[in-house]
Amino acid sequence: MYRLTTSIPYLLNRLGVRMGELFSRRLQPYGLTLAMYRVLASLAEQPGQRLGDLADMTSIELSTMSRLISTMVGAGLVTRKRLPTDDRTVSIDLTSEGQRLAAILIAEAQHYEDVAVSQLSDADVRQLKSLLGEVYAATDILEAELSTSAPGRL
Amino acid sequence: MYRLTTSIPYLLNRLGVRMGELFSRRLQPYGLTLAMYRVLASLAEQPGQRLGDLADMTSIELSTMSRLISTMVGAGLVTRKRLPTDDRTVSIDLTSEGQRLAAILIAEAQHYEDVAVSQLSDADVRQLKSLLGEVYAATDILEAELSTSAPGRL
DNA sequence: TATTGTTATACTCTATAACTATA
DNA sequence: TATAGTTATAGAGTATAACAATA
Repeated sequence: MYRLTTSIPYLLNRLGVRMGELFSRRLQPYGLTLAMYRVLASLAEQPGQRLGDLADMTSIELSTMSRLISTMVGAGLVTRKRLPTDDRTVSIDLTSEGQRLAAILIAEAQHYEDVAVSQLSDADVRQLKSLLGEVYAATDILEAELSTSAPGRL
Repeated sequence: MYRLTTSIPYLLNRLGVRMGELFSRRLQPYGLTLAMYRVLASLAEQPGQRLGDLADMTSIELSTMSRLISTMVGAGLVTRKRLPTDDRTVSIDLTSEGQRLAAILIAEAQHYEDVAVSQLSDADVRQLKSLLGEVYAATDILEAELSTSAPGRL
């Protein structure tokens, strides 16, 4: 019998909300939100992303991202410039201040994750990440099903 | 070297957002939000919860829950009544319509999860759930650290 | 005094769509 | 026509605090 509290979406949401809340408190002294942290960390990993890439990467909706980047440009954390090769497209980059903050916060995030998994073996941590990736890949099947089967017909 | 895109919070968020979006589309024909589904499914599993229990269970903030329950009472899905034993406390229960919807949606959720994990062995699924639970338990250590160590001092 | 829940406010996010500019 | 991004709006969420009622 299926129970909410042992379902994968429930467990994901519960852990994600909890970890997000705790890390958000870490970000508060820097005047940053979790979304801003994700943008900084994403750009530190992959500089010069387009707005749409950044939205996909961070699971933040495109129009939200557009406004968020405006805020972050105003705060001196990132730059936004049109591409010479395609004038529809913008390229987002870290400023030096953005890089400085990103380095600090990524170190905090690493420590934070280390503590969170301190009761697990390295093999378990690898397994967890691998399984999360595999389920994510399988969501494409779910999406395909959505378009073929009507709701209530399951 | 720590990378955002292989970090646990990132992978959790990415998968959680994705699964949430897809399941939300399933709920749309019923006029329900994901939060409402969680309340219905939580009450189906554990009837007669207090408002605070329900908020903890579903990771929905208490004041949000209070308003959400008002909406759901109005929609005829749940009832809210004060406890005779403690007049501060309210007990939330499913109406028969709420029970009917909950049964349908839980069946949908089960199918949905089955598809999402269809590429995984049963052992892997159990392992995933177990690891998510273990990391959740370890977040108490994170919370304790928050009160003792100052930000930036990691 | 502490607990439980309600209400109010400001801010943020999502979903959606309309719009601009460019390809 | 399709793509990339911006802007606007409605609805819902969070965070926070003030508040009422009860224990």
